[in-house]
Amino acid sequence: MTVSRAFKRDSSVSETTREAIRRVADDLGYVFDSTASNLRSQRTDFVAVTIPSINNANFADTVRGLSDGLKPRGLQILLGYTGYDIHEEEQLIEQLLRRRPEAIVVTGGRHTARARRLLENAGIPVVETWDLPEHPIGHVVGFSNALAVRGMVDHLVAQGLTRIAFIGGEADRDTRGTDRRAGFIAAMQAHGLGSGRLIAAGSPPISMREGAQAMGRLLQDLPDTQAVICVSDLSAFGALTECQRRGIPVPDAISVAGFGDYEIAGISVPTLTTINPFPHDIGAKAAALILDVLDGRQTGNRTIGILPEFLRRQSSL
Amino acid sequence: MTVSRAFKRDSSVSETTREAIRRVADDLGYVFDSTASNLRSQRTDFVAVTIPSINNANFADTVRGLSDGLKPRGLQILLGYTGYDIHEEEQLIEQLLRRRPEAIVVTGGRHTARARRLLENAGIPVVETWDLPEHPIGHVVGFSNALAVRGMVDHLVAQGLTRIAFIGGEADRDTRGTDRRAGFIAAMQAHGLGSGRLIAAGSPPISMREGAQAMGRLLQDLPDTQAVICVSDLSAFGALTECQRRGIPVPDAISVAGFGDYEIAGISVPTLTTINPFPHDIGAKAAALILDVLDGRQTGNRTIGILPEFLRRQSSL
DNA sequence: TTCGGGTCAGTTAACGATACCAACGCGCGA
DNA sequence: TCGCGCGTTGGTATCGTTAACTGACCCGAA
Repeated sequence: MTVSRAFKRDSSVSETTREAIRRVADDLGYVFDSTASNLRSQRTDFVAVTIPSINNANFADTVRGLSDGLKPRGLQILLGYTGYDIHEEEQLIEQLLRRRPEAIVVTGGRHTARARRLLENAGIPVVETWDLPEHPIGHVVGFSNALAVRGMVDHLVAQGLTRIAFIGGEADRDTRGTDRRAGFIAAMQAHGLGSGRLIAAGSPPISMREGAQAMGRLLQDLPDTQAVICVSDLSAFGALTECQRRGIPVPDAISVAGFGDYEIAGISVPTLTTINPFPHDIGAKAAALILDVLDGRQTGNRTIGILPEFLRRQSSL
Repeated sequence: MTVSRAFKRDSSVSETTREAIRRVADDLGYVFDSTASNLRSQRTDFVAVTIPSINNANFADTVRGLSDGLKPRGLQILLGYTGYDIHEEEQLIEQLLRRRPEAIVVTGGRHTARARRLLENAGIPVVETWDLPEHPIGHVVGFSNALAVRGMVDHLVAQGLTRIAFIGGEADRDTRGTDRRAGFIAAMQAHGLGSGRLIAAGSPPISMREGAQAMGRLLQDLPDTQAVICVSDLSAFGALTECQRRGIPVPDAISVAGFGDYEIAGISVPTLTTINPFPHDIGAKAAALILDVLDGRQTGNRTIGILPEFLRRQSSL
């Protein structure tokens, strides 16, 4: 018991005893065994997090926000990625819940029925992020992808542009991408511009290269296009380079816009018009929310809205 | 006992019993508790992984390679990041070892003495990656950063360039960056070109923006520079954009090269000369190695060398 | 002197799986 | 009929911590 206490911070062990124990432990090469502690205390100090892809700077920022917020409390992130697939997500969520995390953060608001049930019955705080689900499972820290893109369309239309295209994924797997496309179509229709020009760039996530290829097809098939909105800054940058390769001036001949405010959007030549959804903030706020719930400062479920910032840059009129 | 067996794959439980148990478990909302299983069986199915930053496509690729290789065996990655700091790494390693992983993969070959001791005494396979340590702790999957950069210098010199600069981090925190700079200096000296022009771009990791700023300083202070090697493709792209903003043609006025073969290097205009260290392969090979050790197919310690590929692209002569 | 209160150390029984062993029913060959 | 092997099921102890409690000791105040 004294040894156990010696390894905790607050506990009542005399400094001499504690020091002696430390020394012996060090000699023996003893390393504290969390697995036993987890079982007995019913606390793992894990927070489970699912993201679509580890290879995405936006989600990485959210994870950093989470991690930085949770680490001071000794909470460790248990990360998994779904590959933009809700069936993968279901498997992953089950795997993660077996580890008995103190809370779980998922990306997006669309899940399989079973995943939803698992989350509802987990008995831990659940936070959905990067989205504003109609029927949240628990807490939410997110924004409306559709609304954000609508703002972008409004801006372009206000500049007198009417022949506007959208480059995005072809499948419905990436729900945020799908929402952005839906927001694009709705906005175009609201302006009486039909449903716009939709270019499918492959299955999500859309890479720079796929963005470039899609831009190539767009310039070929619909050369009178005045502006193109891409599902992310990465595809937007790809699209921009395709224009450069073809000698088409941006934004004079065509405006290009992205989504996410990746670093490249602020430094490419020209810089890219985009939308900043504050990925790090999403993570930081989710972390703060989780701590509030675990400490009993927050009882009901909360939805925290993030207001994405529209960034008008050189790549658009 | 029968319930326990019913949740394993291979075990001998009749199909009827198993089905009945599944149904009852589902009704009760029972979710298997790994923490208890971990304690009793002394197996966690965790593989601990430390990377300098989660926000880096190269390391993310390595993690994907690891994850994809380990998942089929039911091994889950327990990821932590060090912020390019070996003292952070020490803390992290201790935290991770408390979770009793089956193996641990660390990035780099420089560690604090205590971290080294912890790894040596952990009694699990240890894999150092992204480096070729002189005195490996256990297994290694890596390459020589210095040698790779030397190849780059050799190429530029062969093109008749002599006034060559290196843009990198100022501190010694990022050991890979430091190795690359050391390789640059050694190569320059081997060619009788002094120690080259060293530009410090800030503390690692060097961003696109810092690369651009460093390039600005370089063009200001040493305008006759003929080529610049950057510590990564991100800083190289930043440097390239700075040239574009100033109307300096690349590669006609100055050659630009990076490191890492990030996606942007293959699609920017011009495309970036770089070195591909096959980050995904590093992860995949480390995963295969770990499985070999855990299954007893591999007994001693192994060092697997990765041969980085030099990619000559448009940004250099 | 006694007693309350504080600090520190020790005892016991869990946490929820599983390793290991025992036992059961059944079919089959001796 | 007996015994053996096989497929299946059940019993018991245990993994390494810690919650909860008890006990020993010291100190100062009543």
